[in-house]
Amino acid sequence: MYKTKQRELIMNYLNKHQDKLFCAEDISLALKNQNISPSAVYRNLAELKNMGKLRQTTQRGSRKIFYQFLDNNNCKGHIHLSCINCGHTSHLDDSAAKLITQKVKLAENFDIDKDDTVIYGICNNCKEKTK
Amino acid sequence: MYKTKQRELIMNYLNKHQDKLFCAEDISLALKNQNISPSAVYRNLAELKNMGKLRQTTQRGSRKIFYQFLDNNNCKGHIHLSCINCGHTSHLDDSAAKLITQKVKLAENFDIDKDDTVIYGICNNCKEKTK
DNA sequence: CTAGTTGCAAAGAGTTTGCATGGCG
DNA sequence: CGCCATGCAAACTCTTTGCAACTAG
Repeated sequence: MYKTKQRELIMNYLNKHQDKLFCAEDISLALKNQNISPSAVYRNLAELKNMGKLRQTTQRGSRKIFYQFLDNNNCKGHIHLSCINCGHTSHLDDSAAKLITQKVKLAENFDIDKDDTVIYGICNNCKEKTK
Repeated sequence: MYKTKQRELIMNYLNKHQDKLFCAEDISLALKNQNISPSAVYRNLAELKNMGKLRQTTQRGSRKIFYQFLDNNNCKGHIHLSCINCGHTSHLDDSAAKLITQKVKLAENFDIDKDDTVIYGICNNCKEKTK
């Protein structure tokens, strides 16, 4: 894996947006004055996903593919909370997750897949702002 | 709203698949010998969604738009459980939902949007089958 | 009769891919 | 120099739309 200017710019973007969902277009727009081609963005995202460094997801009402940067903070085994207002995405506290999976199993005999599940709503920050 | 042959076939499909997520292609395939055009399918689905009879959603790893038929059983205000194996989708029991929203609010000060949230995992039925 | 629906084909949005060029090591 | 990555444009997938023909009421 060569170190190219484009790759560095993308990694730089990812490091700055650890806790947000983003799509290919977000990166292209953010880096448009550095002129990166769309294909470079798509190819790098695909590669990072295969390496396990990105989690791929979708967003209601959009046809775009969204990603979340995983970096060192291991997202495996975590339920995610994603704000429908600002896009901020974080791990649900482990003990809360445990309680939820137990409750759903008890109520419906349904085994939650934590990696696939994203809970949508309004985050702490956005609630503060609209006060 | 006229009663056309195509509309009836689609409604018929929906009534038979109350508890599953489906996409436009699923309907086209199911009705391909009745030759319905893709545009009729897309237009009817869009119309039903606007009337509030379909819930629109996405599925991990697919770029297609998925729907769930709401019929009489009102889905508003319900968290959904969707099986990643068979596609079966149901309401989460109210008391479990209440407990979850309370717990997440307490743990993270995050207000769950029940209509947007779909919990993925393995349903009761599929667990029985693999036994 | 006339307004809503359909089918077709073309246009869109978002993503992927083939191929020649160019830059990293 | 060899290989990988890039840029461009074409291809692809899924969905939407314009328009003329059709059909339910």
